[in-house]
Amino acid sequence: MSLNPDPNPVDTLDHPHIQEYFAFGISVDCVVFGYDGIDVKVLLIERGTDPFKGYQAIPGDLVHPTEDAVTATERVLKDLTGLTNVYLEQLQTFAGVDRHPLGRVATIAYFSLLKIGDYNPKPSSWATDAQWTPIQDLGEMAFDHKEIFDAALERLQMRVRQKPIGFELLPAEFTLADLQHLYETLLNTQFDKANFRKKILAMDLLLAMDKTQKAVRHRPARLYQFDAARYEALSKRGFHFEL
Amino acid sequence: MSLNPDPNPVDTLDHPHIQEYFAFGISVDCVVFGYDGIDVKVLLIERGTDPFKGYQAIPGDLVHPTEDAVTATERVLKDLTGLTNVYLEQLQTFAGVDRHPLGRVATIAYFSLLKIGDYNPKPSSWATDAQWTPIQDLGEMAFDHKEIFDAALERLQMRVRQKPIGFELLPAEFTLADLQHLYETLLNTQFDKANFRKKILAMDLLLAMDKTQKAVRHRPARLYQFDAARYEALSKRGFHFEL
DNA sequence: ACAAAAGTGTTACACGTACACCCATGA
DNA sequence: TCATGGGTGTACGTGTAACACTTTTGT
Repeated sequence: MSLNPDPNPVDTLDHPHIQEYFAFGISVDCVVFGYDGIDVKVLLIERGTDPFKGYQAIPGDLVHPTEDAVTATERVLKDLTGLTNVYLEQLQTFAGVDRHPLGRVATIAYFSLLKIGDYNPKPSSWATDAQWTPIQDLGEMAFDHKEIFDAALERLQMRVRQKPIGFELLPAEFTLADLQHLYETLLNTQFDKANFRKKILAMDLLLAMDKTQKAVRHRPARLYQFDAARYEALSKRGFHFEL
Repeated sequence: MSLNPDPNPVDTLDHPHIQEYFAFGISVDCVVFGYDGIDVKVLLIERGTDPFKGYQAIPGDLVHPTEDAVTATERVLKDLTGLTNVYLEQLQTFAGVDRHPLGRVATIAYFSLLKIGDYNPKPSSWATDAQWTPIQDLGEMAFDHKEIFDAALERLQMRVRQKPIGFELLPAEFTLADLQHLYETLLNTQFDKANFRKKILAMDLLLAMDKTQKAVRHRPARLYQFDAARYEALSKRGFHFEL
């Protein structure tokens, strides 16, 4: 930030009404995505109090006075899901004047991806109101949360094409068909099976396990893991993931 | 934003220390890019007061209590450059605890692109300290502004490949060689002349003028304009610009 | 006539797409 | 042995990269 050095020297705090400039609240909101093998889902809270009582809301909280924004988001995620090491990316900040009826609050929106099976909310906290909601059938959302969600989904669809973050939504071991179905669901497209496999395997990012599916009534598929270390190494040599 | 409905019902403003949560300052900073035909440049302020007196800083200001963040950024740009209709994109928010020595200030960073020839700063304002600086030779920067600049440049390099925003940096009429040189400078690469032309022209986004360069000591090149309306139309039909 | 940069055509090759086919398992 | 999805090979067309060539101006 750079404050006007001359006509409005607010950076030396001798502006006449300087205290009026330090009356903002800052919140973080986090759009949490998951995938259960069928649908892409978001974790939403049903609001229990007015304003917007009964509406769906993106989980979030006010940032504490001496707390980092990322720290605040991780705190919200921990309380909500019990998880600490999840993919987290800053999305966009919404700073409209009238976005919150109770005061001037700017919100820094994040989105995160997690393996839905790891989700294990704290009992008896506000997080118990959280619901995994398929992204096709969202209800009415509080505040400007629909706008935030739309931005998050668009960003996810873009990001998933250029970074190998789809794996964050899958269990540690998965089949290529799982992966393909995830991408098809996320991007609303269809891929040719053979070509999808060739493309993914050619990237050399997957570790083939010596295991296969069990108890399926067809030929069992091989299981794979995402090789994060390999991706790091390839990235340094100029490799770029692309769907 | 969604405030804890249960243990910390801050959204009803009955949290014990609620006023401590509304003590943030919010600023906007705008990384302004230009191109003079040779170098890509940024518009930077030399700070006249401590802290960081004499350091280079990204122009910005505190957001007024009843002002939108975008409005604040447009105000800064207007004061700085005299321009009102410039390309503007939100970049990222920097909300670290100790980023400003004089208080808790979160900054929403933007970047903008403008035709350097249109730049016409207000005389006798803080903007007269602004300098176009080639991006290769930046000095030491105030606060966390180097970090902000790096993020802006990275975003610009990414964005310019997937949206036709390079034209924002060129005069209304330009040659294909101008365009190619801009991209080469911006992305630190070289393109094959023939292939670059074919690719750009095949997109059908340029309007060929019936004019050519004057007073060059070689064959004069044809001038083109970017056809924004055509781009809109093509976008709706699923067209995606790609370098 | 020459230098310098505009502007074009040709070819080789890599890559994506489409599609046909075989394989392994449970019922 | 049949249904079901796993898994693979090939052939074709499109797009990209490399490069040689022609054109038009000023000096």
